[in-house]
Amino acid sequence: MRGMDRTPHLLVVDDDREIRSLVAQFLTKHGFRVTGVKDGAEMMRTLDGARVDLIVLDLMLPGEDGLSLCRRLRASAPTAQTPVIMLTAMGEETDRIVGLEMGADDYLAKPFSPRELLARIKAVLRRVSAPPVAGTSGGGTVLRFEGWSLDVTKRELRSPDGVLVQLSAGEYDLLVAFAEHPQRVLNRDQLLDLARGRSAVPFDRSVDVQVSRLRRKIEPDPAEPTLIKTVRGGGYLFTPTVSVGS
Amino acid sequence: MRGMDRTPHLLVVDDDREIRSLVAQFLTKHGFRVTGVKDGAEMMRTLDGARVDLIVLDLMLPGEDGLSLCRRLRASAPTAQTPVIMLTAMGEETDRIVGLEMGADDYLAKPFSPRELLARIKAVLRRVSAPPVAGTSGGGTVLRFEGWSLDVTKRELRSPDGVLVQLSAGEYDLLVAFAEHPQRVLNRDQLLDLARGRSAVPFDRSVDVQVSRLRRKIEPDPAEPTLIKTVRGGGYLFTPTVSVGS
DNA sequence: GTCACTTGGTAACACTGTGTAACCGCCTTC
DNA sequence: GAAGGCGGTTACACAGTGTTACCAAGTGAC
Repeated sequence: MRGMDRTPHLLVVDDDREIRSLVAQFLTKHGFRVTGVKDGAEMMRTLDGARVDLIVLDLMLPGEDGLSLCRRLRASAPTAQTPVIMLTAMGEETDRIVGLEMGADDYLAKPFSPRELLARIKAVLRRVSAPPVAGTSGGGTVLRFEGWSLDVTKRELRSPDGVLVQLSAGEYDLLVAFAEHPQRVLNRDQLLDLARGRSAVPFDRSVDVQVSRLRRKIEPDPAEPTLIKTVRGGGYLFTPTVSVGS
Repeated sequence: MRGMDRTPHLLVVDDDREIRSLVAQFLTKHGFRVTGVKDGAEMMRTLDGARVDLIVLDLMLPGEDGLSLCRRLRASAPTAQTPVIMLTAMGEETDRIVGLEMGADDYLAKPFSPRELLARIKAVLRRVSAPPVAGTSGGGTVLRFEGWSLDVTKRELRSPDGVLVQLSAGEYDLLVAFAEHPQRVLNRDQLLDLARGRSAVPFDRSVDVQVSRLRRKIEPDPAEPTLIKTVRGGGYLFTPTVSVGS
C-alpha cells in the first residue's frame, strides 16, 4: 500500500548471529535496507515502529517458532499482507509445505546461497505489488478521524465538510504514517522511516518542517495544534481515534 | 468474467511426453483442469483461445526456451499477470535465478515430487487469486472505470457519454498498463516496461510526456488530474477502481 | 524571578522532480 | 518523395522538499 518507490526494508529474523549478519551484509550490498533481529519478540517490536516490506523468517527460533509467528503476522491487520520468506532446515518437505500453506510466501531450505535468497526476495516483492483487492480484510482503504477521511488507494484527503484537500506526496505519506499509528508518540526517526523510508541524518529537521506544513492544512488552528501534538523531547503524537473503513 | 467454471486451468509446457502426462494426471486428480503442450508455439496457441490461470513452464524447450517465452508472456497484456512456475534441470542455479528475475513466480528443480509442485501451485494461486482485475488470464475484454470503457480487443476507448475517443498506440498502451494495475503507484520504469516493453535510459522523460498527453484526453481537468495522479518521487497512480467485463 | 541552554516552529533559500510546449526524426500512406 | 502523425528529446517554468537560520517556547539551575 506504500506505493512509493523507496529502497525496500527487509527484516531478517534468525537466532544465529552469524547468518544474520552475513545475510544482512549481502542484502544491503544489493540495495536493500536490512534490519536483523534474533527472535519473535524483537521482530514484533521492530514492526511496531517501522515500515517493513518483507520478512525473512527462520522456522526454528528460541521461544515462539516461525510458523506460529507467521500465523500471528497474518492475523494482525498491519502485517496481514507483509510477505514472509521462511527459512527451513534441510529435507523437511512436510514442514516446507505446511509453511507455504500457513501463509508464507516462499521458503528456502538451509543451507541456501545468498544469491538465491536475493532472487526470491525480488520475486516475492514483485508479486505483492499486484493490484489491490476490492474491500479486502488487510485493512480498509479509508482511514477516518475527527470527520476527516483519508483514502489510501486514491491518496486523497477529504475534510469534515467533504472538501478535497490538496496534499503533497510528502504531506500525504506523513499523514498516513500518523493515521496508521494513532495515539502513540512517534519520534522523528520512526516518522522518517514510516513516511520516507529513510533514516535521519545529523541535524535532520525535515520532519519538523513537514509536520508544520501538514498542520497548516489540517489543523483548525495551526498555532495550537490538536490533531498532531508535539511531545517535547519525544516526537509527535496523532491524537484522534482512527477507524478503518472502506 | 471467471465464469461458472472456477476449477483453475493449468497449462503444462514440457517437451517430455512422460513428464507431461504424469504431471497432468496427478494435478487432475487433485482437482485442476490441465492442458499439456510440448512447446512455446502450442502454448501461445492455447493461450490465444482459452483462459489459463497458471502456467508450468519447462526451462529447456525445443525452439524458443522457457526464459524467452516467459519474457514474451510478461510483455503481452493478457498474460502479463498470469503466474508462471518454471521447471529447471538440476543445478542450474544461475538459470533459475534469471528465471525468477525474468518474471517467473516460482521455480522447481527437476526431479521434483508431484506433491511439491502441487503445494507450489496452490501457494501461487492463493497469492494471485484475490485481485479483481488481475484475473487477467484471458478474462474480460472490456475494462471499465469511472464511466469510461476500454475495449482491449478493439483497442477502443469510449468516454462516459459513449463517444469514441481517439488514442494513439502509445497512449492506448499506457492506459491499458494503468487500467490493469489500478490503485498502485507505478514508477516510470514499470510503466515503460508495461506499456513499451523497454527500460528507461538516463534522463528518460518519455513517460511523463505520454502521461501528459493521455491526461489531456481523459481528465476532466488536466490541470488537476484525478484519474492519473502524480506521486512525487514515486511515479503515477491510476485511482479508479476497474471492473472487468465483456 | 533571571539566565543559560535546549528544543521546536517556520520563513527563506537551494535543489530536485514534474508538466508541457516545442522541436525533430521516423514511420506510414498516398 | 511529400504530408501527416506519432513519440522521444529538450528546455524552461513551476511546485515540492530538505537545509539553514533565526526566533520563540520550554526547562533547569540558581
